[in-house]
Amino acid sequence: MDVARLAGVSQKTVSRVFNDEPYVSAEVRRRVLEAAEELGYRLNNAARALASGRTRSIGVVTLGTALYGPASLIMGVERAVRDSGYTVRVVNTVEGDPAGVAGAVDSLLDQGVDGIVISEPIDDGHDGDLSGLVDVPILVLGAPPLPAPRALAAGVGAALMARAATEHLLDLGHATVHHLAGPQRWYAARDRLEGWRAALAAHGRTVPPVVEGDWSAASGYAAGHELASDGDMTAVFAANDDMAIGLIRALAEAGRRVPDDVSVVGFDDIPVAAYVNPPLTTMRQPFDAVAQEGLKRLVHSIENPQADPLPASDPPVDLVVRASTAPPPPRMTPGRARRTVSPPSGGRHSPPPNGGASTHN
Amino acid sequence: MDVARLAGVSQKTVSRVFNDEPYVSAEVRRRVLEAAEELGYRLNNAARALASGRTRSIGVVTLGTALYGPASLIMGVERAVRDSGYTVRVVNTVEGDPAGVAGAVDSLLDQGVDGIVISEPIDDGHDGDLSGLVDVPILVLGAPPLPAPRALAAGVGAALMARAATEHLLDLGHATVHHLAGPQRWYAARDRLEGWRAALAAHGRTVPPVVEGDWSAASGYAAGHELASDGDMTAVFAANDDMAIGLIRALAEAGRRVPDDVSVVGFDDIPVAAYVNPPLTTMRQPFDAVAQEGLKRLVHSIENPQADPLPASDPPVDLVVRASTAPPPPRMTPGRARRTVSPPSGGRHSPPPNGGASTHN
DNA sequence: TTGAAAGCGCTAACAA
DNA sequence: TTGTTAGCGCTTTCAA
Repeated sequence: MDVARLAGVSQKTVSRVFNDEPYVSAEVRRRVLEAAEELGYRLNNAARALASGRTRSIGVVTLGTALYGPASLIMGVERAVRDSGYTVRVVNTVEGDPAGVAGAVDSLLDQGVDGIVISEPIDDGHDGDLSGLVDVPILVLGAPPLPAPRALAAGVGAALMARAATEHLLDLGHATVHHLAGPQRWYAARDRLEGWRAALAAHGRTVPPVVEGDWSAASGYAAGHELASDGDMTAVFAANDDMAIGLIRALAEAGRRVPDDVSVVGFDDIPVAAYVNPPLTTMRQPFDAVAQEGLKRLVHSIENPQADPLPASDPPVDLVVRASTAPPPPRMTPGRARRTVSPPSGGRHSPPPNGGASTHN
Repeated sequence: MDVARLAGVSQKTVSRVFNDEPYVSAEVRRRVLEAAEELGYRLNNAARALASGRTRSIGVVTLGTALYGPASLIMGVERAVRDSGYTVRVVNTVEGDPAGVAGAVDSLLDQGVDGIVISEPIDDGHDGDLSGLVDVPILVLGAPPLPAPRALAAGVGAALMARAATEHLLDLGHATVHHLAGPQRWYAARDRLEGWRAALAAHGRTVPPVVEGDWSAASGYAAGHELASDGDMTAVFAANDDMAIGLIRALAEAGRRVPDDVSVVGFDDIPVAAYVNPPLTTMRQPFDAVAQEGLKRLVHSIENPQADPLPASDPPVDLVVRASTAPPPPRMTPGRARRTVSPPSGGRHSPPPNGGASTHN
């Protein structure tokens, strides 16, 4: 190694300097650094990985989507990985891909990652056979741990958040709350459904039939037309903001005003949520907190193979109340009020002055 | 190597099999594959990289944001990289990070990538000194090529798209078009501004003062309140959809209806664009096409170091016309019509029946 | 069509 | 506090 020669030391000493190992005199360190600088030297990662058996990289498996939730989580994960001194390797899966998550994990293993993060997975029946292959720690975000020997999970508190969202509507006085669910292949969608159901059960309310969307505003729009025909419906908890926005549009077309006739709660707090019409009440997801906490536990497992994994903690609940929720309208007659064809009523150009106002809870 | 022993061949032959090199008899190939299977063998990437000097990986530098545009581009890039047989290493930069792009590139170089993709960069004055360091091909998406020896650029057609968006409004009969620009540190924002200006110039229209936002709906909302005071304004081209949505909300609060009083065009075609109120006319960005084409050229440069780089091509223009644009309102009096305090007029519950209808151009 | 030898640039283990 | 000796598991080069 040229740097060693130029600095007049052994190769191993150079290695020590670059790894911040102890037992290097300040003088020698200086000489080595100087020589390295002069030669434009940089550590060769491949050689390092080969000799040490560790790549200092963490693989990330994500569903290839620009959906706000998954994308935000991934940003958080990348930052957290880098803060831990690791590098990131990414593999996207495509929904419907037969190889799916298992294939992605396999390719990451090929690349020799020291640990794996799986984000926002869907349960398509293709995973589950990872038990034998995976010998590195593996963290699953927003789902139960995979059946692998060194599995961890984080961010499974979605049910709690969904429950809080539902209870916000019940607290406003709504008799019950409808649910516009996400695709049930997604763990996150199932968690939210479950939290909603739990809230209704805890308060002894009737459980209306569930309408399922696919996360998109388009599916929320379709669901909205379906739900609008139910004259008794006064409140909807949508499993994400995009669907809530589509839903609100369909309700408006059907002559049901939000929040006057129907209250709507979303989930995620996407950036435009405060600016749509009306501004959306929604559950804010603590993406960064989940990513950071999960990563801390993953890195701990990587670096302390023997020790017990660190315990998980529940993410905080953070409801942002805006203008899409209100008390239910007064009931007009004991029977079903026929308001499906209610004509457009009055002017509507003075929405509540709350562009970005938000209240936490 | 155990596989070699078990198959009764040399190490080199195993290598040949796994690299699909010629000159291996079918019989030998079969034996090797069989032995590998039995031993659960997988190629060690670190060793491979060390011996060959190539990592078969491409580094991606992105601004750490969940904005729809950048996030979509990155998904496209990941897919394109993988389709080319490379793996992906990601580094996010943080806006305001002093190290910035140069630091990210450096860290990627440390990791030994064979090529680099930089996406959606902002011009913060920190890059530019990469010329000496970077010896691998480097592709910049949505910006001029970096001053590096093997630099490429792709997706710089934003000005053309902005021009088309502006001309759509002029074609509808608007006297001129205002522009709600993105932050001018972003190349993309500057391109769009330039395209807008070019369209106005080509048609001999007056160029109104530019209002600058930061891509967020919040900034669009603020800009909307500012623009609403100009009674002559009848059309706005917003540099992205989020800002357009905030803008429309502010206009509504100021009593200016969209599209009756003011037409608005956005940029990106984010998923909710068809479902906000009113559905947004917007320029759709061909993220996948840009990513794929750019990557093809990058890989070509990696694998043919001597050859001339492949030429770039302009992305297609794809305007999605929805309900936020219409001809300007008839002018009421020769002077300035005092309509800033115009009261809410009539019912509004029957938006045009165009939930997702779109027209290409 | 196959194999032997050498070494990529580092770190582990031990010695001095 | 520093150095020596071996490899890590592949690919390269050359020879058979």
